[in-house]
Amino acid sequence: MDADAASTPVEIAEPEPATTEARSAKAATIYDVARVAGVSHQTVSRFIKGYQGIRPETRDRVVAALEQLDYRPNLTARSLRKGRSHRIAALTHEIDQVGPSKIVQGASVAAREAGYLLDIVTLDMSDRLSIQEALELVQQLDVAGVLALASTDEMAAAFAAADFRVPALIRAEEDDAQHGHPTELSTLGIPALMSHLVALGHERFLHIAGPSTWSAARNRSHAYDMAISAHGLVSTGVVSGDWSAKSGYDAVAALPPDFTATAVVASNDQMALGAMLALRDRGLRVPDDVSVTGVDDIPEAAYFSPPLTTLRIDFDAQGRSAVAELLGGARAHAPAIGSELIIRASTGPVHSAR
Amino acid sequence: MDADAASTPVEIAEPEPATTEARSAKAATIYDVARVAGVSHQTVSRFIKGYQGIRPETRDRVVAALEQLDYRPNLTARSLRKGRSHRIAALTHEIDQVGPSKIVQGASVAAREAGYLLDIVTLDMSDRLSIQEALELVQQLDVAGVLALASTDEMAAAFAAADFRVPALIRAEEDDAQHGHPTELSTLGIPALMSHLVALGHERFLHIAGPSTWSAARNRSHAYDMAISAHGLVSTGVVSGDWSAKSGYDAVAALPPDFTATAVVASNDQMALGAMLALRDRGLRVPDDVSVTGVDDIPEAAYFSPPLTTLRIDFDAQGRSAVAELLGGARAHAPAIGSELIIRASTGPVHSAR
DNA sequence: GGGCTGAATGTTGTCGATAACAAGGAGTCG
DNA sequence: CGACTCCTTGTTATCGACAACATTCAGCCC
Repeated sequence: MDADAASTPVEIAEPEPATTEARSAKAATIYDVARVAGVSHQTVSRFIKGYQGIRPETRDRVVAALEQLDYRPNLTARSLRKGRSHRIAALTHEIDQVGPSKIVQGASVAAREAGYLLDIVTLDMSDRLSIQEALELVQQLDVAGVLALASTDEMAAAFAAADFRVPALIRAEEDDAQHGHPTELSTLGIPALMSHLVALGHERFLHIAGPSTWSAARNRSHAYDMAISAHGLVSTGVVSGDWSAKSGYDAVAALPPDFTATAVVASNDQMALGAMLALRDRGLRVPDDVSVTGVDDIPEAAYFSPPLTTLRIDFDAQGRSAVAELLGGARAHAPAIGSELIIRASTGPVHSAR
Repeated sequence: MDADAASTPVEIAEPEPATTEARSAKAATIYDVARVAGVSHQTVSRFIKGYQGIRPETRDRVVAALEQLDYRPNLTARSLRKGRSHRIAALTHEIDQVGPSKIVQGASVAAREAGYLLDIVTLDMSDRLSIQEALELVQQLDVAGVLALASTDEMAAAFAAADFRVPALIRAEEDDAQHGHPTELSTLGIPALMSHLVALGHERFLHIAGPSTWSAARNRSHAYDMAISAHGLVSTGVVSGDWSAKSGYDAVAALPPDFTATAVVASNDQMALGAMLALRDRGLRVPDDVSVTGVDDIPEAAYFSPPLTTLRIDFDAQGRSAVAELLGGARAHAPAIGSELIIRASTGPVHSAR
């Protein structure tokens, strides 16, 4: 009956969003389906849940009605009644970097496989206010969980202070420095990376670190320090960048003219890229005069000039495991996701002193 | 009364998700608040909506109760009642590329400003099955709108076939080829890019296109063709890549030894990067022997060796405008978002014939 | 054949919020 | 001083689904 109204050709009063031939009517509910099928709404509900004890004849009527009305369950109503939602809030750093965005992607896929959707909230992970706003928002969202896909001190503090009523997980590797042994994935590979450089004859190093408020940056730097002392090497300096290629460039450009490092170890590929260009601009060749390494192995790294030696991080797996841990309560500390040393042309043997 | 049951200290049977000191209790509802304040739930609701006609004394009690219980509205219930949700589904291509991820970021911010959240669904935009699944999922989600943040033929087809009950927008520039004049942002800059190369004396070009099922790729290629004929130039070939650096490398590596192009115009920065490395591997110098250009201006482009001449695309604005258009019904065709020619060292004057 | 059992289906209540309507109380006026 | 406002607050219905309980009806037993 009501359906008739919808099928009469009325002219659209409100401007039809020209974007797409949207809605054909309002969505059908189980009550609509029940009416069409001549059964009670509960029978429909039972069918949808997969309940077996429905007489074939009844079932057929329901199926037909379902089909006819193109019924789609209303997840909002279901969530309300069931008291659990199908969304996970993912707080992520502004994703102009490959790492974070791949993590998001992995998390998104894993979430979907588990029947959840990812609500993305991008923010500046080092801006306290921005974090505060985001958490405020997230808390009214009745999400099934909250995931912080990167860890800064500010974020960790905000998480600790927040009173989540749902599981919350910050993908924060604990600080290695506090625990004495590496827990973080990327860290695990740094020793291998350093050994590779040592094997090439390098003894004097420069480290371009990430922002010190990022736990990942701290861990990598810590691993660098450990390797330096373990091999009895010389660290000619540690400069902090902000993960960007520009900061890598600036770090090297600011070095004194007579710096003596023969290997530059950057905490990510972008900074390594910037460093390589700065070296070149200073008239130094990579790897003949100076070797450079990164971390992440972004897809472009293999095509830098020269191709970059780096540690491959499986971001996708990180995103997936974060979701799994959050949902599964799989508190078993994040399954160690290995990193892999990828040797390319940006590292080479030490030549005679410059 | 029932509340008493909840307040008795029972031991938790189910394992407490160790991930975080989660929930302090179940969230308070307006009924809880009303009980504490000694008013009806409707009064609480009124206060929350900002209704003014509440006696100051009553108001104070409500405020106190709200505070005490740390009340947060349940958006799910609100959505159910109001019949509209606060989420937008964003379908995006696997975001290992900078462009898409920045678009997502812009969209996310814009959505949040408008009181919405972005539900991210990542998928392979050229995999029909994957698209189908995603749309299926999205349709039960009762989102306020559906946004496709990239446009492929497959996606466009799926969108056309889908029977959305909510506004849906595919960030699909129409094909310029069909409309005769450029509608897409990036396209607008290609003429400028080509003119720049022409001014440097280039006459023989190679184009590395994106996948032909992507409308953006087609538009850029079309603009390239137009420029070629407009200036009376020679296109020595058009090769299709898949947006990746690898495909750019392969495209150039596969050229015959005697190719004569002096300028390579790639449809994005990654492919340009790959092309530059391949040229170098063939013993050619950039830009002395061959000039190379990209499109996008990813943050790394300025630090390639050599820094890349490219078209800067404002992805952030694209994401924002997509959301605005979707929500506002602002059908006014996407506000032209300009692109800007960024000239760097990867382009230079043509030297004497090789 | 009355009463029992169990299978199939229907009725009513609930989740947490908003909306519509109802009602109690103070102030005004004839 | 009773009727009539208006202002404030309370009561009931509703969104769409799921859950608990209630009912109908057929088959079976003694």
